[in-house]
Amino acid sequence: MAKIDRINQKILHELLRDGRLPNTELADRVGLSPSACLRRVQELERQGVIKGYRAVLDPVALGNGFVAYVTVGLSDHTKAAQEGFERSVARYDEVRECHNITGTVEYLLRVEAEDLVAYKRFHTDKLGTLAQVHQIVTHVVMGSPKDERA
Amino acid sequence: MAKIDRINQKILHELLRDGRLPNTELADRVGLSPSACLRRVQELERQGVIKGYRAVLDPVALGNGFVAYVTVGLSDHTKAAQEGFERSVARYDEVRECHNITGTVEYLLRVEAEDLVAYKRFHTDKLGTLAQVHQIVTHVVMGSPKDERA
DNA sequence: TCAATCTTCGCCATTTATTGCCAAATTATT
DNA sequence: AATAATTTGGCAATAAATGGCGAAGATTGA
Repeated sequence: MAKIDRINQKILHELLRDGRLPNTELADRVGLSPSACLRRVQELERQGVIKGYRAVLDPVALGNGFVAYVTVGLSDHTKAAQEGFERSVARYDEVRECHNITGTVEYLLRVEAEDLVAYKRFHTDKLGTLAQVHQIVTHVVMGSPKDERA
Repeated sequence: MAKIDRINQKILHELLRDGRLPNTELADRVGLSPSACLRRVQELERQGVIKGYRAVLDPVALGNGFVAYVTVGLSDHTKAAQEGFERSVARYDEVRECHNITGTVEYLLRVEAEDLVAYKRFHTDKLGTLAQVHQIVTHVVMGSPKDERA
């Protein structure tokens, strides 16, 4: 099904770096004609290899100068507790990512807020009020030497 | 400088969801003419509010079925040690993100590999060989109920 | 090896989008 | 209220996306 040959790899590599690369330019870089290149991209989209395109925004310019990774431990490990927790964080705009991980705690969240005050509000009034939550540990992001989130 | 009025918010919201939205369609959705809309987008790019565009790829389809968050503690906290470590992870393709965080350890990495075997290879042959690294804790991602990485 | 088949290609024509320009409208300033 | 500064919409020229078609290339099976 998904055969990723050398050319498709180059296509994906280029689109990962610049999702708005014009098809003509992309075709040029991978050494194909625009139409052939376009057909490949469309096929990759259809197959789900390319799930979509996103603008990368600057959290600071957007008023989200505070970023933290937060580990969350639940008080019990039932399916109901997990689903309840996941439903809650899905509603919180501050939570940009929620990963279910192995280790001493169940969840790792990426939280973006305007500042420390706004984060404390989220921590206390939202996360802290969830019945399933047993433990919260905040790791403030001081910098991201490498960030290829996509 | 960066004044984000209602219209710009809508623009950013739409481009976050679909970075390849044609300008004509975007203009339509936010209620502007294409030319006015384009000028706003270009200004947001120039100001750095929009840092770029990225294709969102499916790790599984790409052969990266294994995702983990890894905390790394350094043996000493000198600037040289940090810079050396950051330079190293910048070279590792498996490391998609590297965040400098507060807490008991210095770094949080997001690592993507083909499978557990490939990850072990990365863990042993790459991370493990770095002189600055003192402690490595792996948290395998079992699922991501919410993922708005962009 | 050779031929039939199936895929992918490049070229071309058409449709659609981007982009710069200018006058009109809106908003801010005095 | 009058003026100045910004922002807008419409228009025209340029550029890009898209689909059709025949040719080149790869694959399969005898």
